[in-house]
Amino acid sequence: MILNQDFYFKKTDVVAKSLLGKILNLRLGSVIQKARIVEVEAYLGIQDPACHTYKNKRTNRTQSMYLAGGHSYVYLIYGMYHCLNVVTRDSSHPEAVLIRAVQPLSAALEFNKKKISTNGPGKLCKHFGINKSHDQMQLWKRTSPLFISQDDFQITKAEIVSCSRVGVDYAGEAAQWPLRFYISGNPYVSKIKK
DNA sequence: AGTGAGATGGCCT
DNA sequence: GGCCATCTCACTA
Repeated sequence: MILNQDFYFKKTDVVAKSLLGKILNLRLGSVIQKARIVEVEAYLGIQDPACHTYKNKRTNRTQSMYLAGGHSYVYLIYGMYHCLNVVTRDSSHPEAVLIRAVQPLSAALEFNKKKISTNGPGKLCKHFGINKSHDQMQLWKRTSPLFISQDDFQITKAEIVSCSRVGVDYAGEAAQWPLRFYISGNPYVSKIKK
């Protein structure tokens, strides 16, 4: 069952937690690759020093975050990795959820000969071949190259671990905000260096 | 096991 | 010129 656009209009931390256990679908012609979302981070827009749209900073890159909830936001980081985000709320709240790790539900793609894992935001994009062409996709539409659905899989609140976000030490106090969420005990959750 | 450097491009002062 | 919502590899021990 595909998630409708309303799903993405709730508060960003709520959307983030709700995305845990949902299914990321990548369409490649007639084939659809599936993976379960197991780790996410919330980025709270204009009031969040760790967010690209902090203080309403509108750049070429962040245009996607000003779209309505349910669009994708893909950007290049460190010159070589892509990160996949899900935009939340409306255009006056440029907020998003970073997909940090997924559990593959389909066989590896043909081009993925090096068996790249999916336990990190850069790695999962490489695994699926996600790049700038997957920016601004409509995740609530089954016809999109990228969309999100759900199945019978359920998690309880007790299975959700909350902690601080990764790689945002520059953000001062906000670096401590408990906006990283993952499914307790899931082996595909990213390993953090510290 | 733990540390450190390098890759590499877009966006920033 | 410097920093980044990252990751891999090489080096120490």
